[in-house]
Amino acid sequence: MAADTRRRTDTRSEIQRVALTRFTQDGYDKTSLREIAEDLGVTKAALYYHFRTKEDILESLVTDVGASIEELLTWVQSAPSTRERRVEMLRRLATLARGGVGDMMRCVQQNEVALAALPRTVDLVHRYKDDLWRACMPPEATLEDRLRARVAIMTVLVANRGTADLGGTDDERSETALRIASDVMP
Amino acid sequence: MAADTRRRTDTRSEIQRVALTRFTQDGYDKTSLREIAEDLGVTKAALYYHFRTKEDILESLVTDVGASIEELLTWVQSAPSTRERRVEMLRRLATLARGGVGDMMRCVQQNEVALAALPRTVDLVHRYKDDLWRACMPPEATLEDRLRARVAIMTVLVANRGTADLGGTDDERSETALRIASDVMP
DNA sequence: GTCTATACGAGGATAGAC
DNA sequence: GTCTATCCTCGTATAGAC
Repeated sequence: MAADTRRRTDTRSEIQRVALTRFTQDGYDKTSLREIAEDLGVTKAALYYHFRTKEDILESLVTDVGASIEELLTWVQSAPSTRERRVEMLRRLATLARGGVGDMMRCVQQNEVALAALPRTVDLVHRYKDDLWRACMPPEATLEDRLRARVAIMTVLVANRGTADLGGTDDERSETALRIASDVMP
Repeated sequence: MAADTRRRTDTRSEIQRVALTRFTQDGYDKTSLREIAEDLGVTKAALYYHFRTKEDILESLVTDVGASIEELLTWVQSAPSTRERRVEMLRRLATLARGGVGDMMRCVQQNEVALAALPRTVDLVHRYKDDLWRACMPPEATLEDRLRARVAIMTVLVANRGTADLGGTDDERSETALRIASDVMP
């Protein structure tokens, strides 16, 4: 329990932790590397040992979210899309948003514009927002069906961010949003 | 019709025009003043004659949108809120989004995060997104009613941006979104 | 009244010493 | 694995030409 050989330099994950908070709170562009470095008690250049660019820090967060979405996507595509399965997809998405990757999802949503400028992650973000409804909508679906699917997904996600002023607990808002989304989903 | 005394130095509105395009396309933070200046064939410093800061350029765009929303808000508050009036509000909002201020609304939505950092405009943006539903929802409305109102407004606005991949013409998408939004609105 | 020239501090980024 | 020194571009600001 005394001094051990355990390296305490998980600097990389420390950087991710601080960046996640800052990026979500102040936005990606308004967060400077100097701030992140000072929060950790290191210099700017130290960050550049662990990440090639500032964008890479954001990208590393997106990748983690992408993995979860990827799982969900695989499940969606594992069987023909029925209304029951589409509603179940919304439920699983809501669970993700409230779980461990919820913070990262908030960060990604908050910094959508910044993400669009990152060539490597732009595909992931598309998966994250587009492929979900694309996977559950047949090509011959009407425009209204497609728009409804998108609004439904958006409803679940928006409950995860920026609706605290509506009152109720996080869980209440999440449940309510899920109910509305299921109602909208074709 | 020949040469007249009309000053062709509407540089101020030219700056706004170019900035509107750039801010919407590349995002506020990724757009540099040098780019805007070069597009217009002037120097950076010239921009500073017409606008005190870069933020002021964005703010000038927001203010124009704010005026339109303000009108709509006044109408909403001019009579007790019935469902018919709430649906009519959505219709008017959709009309705004397709009309002359549509481009500015897209720009404002795109740069929501950047806007949040501008002290003077943060109130306007809140009006723009929050006060609309607040004005049409009685305080004793249920959480679901309030969330539904917000989703309805969001649906109309989102049709104005980033749904081109769903197919159909702009008008078709706008009409369809309005139908869905009316359906969701309590 | 409108713009150019020029400079300053802060930001992201790189090279290389330790 | 961490830091110093350095570079370029950015937003900002001012002095002064026309």
